[in-house]
Amino acid sequence: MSDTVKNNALKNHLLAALPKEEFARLEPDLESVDLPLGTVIYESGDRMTHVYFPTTAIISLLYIMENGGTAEIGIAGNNGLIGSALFMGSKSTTSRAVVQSTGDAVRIKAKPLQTEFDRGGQFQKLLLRYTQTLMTQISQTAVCNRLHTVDQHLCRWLLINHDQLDTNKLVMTQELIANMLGVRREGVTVAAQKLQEKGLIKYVRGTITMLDRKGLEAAACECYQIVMDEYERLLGKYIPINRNKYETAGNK
Amino acid sequence: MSDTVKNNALKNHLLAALPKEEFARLEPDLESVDLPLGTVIYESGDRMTHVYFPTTAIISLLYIMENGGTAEIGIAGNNGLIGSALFMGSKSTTSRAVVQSTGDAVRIKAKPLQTEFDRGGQFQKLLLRYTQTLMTQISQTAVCNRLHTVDQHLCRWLLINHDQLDTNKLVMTQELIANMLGVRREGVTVAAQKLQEKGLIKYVRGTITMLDRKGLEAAACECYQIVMDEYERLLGKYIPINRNKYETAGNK
DNA sequence: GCTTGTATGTGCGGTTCCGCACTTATTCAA
DNA sequence: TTGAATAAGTGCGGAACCGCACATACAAGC
Repeated sequence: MSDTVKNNALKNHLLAALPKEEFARLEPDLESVDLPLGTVIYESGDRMTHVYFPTTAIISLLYIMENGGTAEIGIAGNNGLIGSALFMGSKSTTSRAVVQSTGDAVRIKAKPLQTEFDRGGQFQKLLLRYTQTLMTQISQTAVCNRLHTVDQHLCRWLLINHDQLDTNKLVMTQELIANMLGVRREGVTVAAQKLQEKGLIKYVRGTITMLDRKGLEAAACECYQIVMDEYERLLGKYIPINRNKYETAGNK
Repeated sequence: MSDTVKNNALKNHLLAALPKEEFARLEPDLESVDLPLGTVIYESGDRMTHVYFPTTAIISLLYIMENGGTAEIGIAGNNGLIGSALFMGSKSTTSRAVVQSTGDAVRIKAKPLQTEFDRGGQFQKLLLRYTQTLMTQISQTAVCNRLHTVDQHLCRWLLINHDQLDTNKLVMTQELIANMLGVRREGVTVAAQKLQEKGLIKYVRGTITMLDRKGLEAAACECYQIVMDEYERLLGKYIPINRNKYETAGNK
């Protein structure tokens, strides 16, 4: 049983990068959780209880405005974690964390997390470095929102999601994508049509298939690559990064 | 001499919030610096050498796109610091830090900073908490860039700057403001006109005077208040926050 | 098959903002 | 006082998106 948790946990790159000794200390406190699409991990202002390390799930950081408008500010899959506010000295954030792609995660309660963090070892180092990459991601979202078109932003968003998946198929309606990008659903429809016409993607009723990874990268703004590079620069020596994972197009 | 540095240093709220003992340990490594308008503290990708604690200067975090477009992602004055990447395990960021309002700062080299940070005391706690508020600020910039108008964003930006100043006059051309907001200079001209017509500000050739603080707050989007609240929530118990500093309108 | 619900497509007027060209106002120094 | 530099104002066509209304397509259950 606990062995299953361990196997699951090691699918998360941050946990997998820990020295054996540190992982062993954390292991008793790790817990596997199932995260169906739409699950709200924590709500804006909620007191957070756990830090989540996604293994196969993808989790989105979403800001909800007073008038109901929404915009995604960041995203984390098996390359990251959700709940950095906890070890940064807070117990809540101004955003909502919601499951964007069904899957699993491993979580740990605030207390044992903090204990290990305060030891000041590799765990602390990795968590802080990851948080720095998250800041880069959020920064780039800010820039992208101001200076780039919906078309470009959509490409970037598809690429980020693709990176966290082990398939070329993304289960996601245009309505939901619109919520993430902070634009109208119709805007996504039009942008997605253009990408389909170019042969970069194919989509049918809630499922998007990536057909041409390189083409998507070319159509995206610089923001995607900048965040990737920064992640590799900060965590590449601890976490193996396979940039060619999907170099060949095709459907799985 | 060293006394001057100390007096200067204590104008920064983070440094002032440190226990005497911790401040005393840092003091020998603190250095006062003069920061004229436009000084580039560090460039995107540069190896950073110091963390800066602004005392009277205001420093802007600016992203510069490949095509030359710019957008501000965050800002720090005497309520914060510049160079969080250093203690987050990085040595550079993807943004530029540039002096937006002439003034002083106190800085400390990476090494003594890290030493004190690794002690895990109040210094570490404050730095991490501040970094969390910075993330909120950047997140809100992302949201604001997507969902709010230039008019609203300008109000927010003026308020943020006003908070760091001890005067109602802000020395800043519309051209520079446009660079920060990531819009055209003409866009700022038009937005500023509206604010002037409403009697909220007055401006002449490079100087903006805030006339009606409450009016500006009303005209700004929710983003301003959210970031303020989060700062107070995370650091309010260490740092005195005077929300009514400028409640009365007028020129100084 | 038929119905119902959900997902997507399309058109249209309106707003915001851009890019560009040009004018006007203010400041400073010769 | 005159000229040059800088800052700000204006006008206009166009692009990107929005908000809304409605049309179509697909999926699943009866």
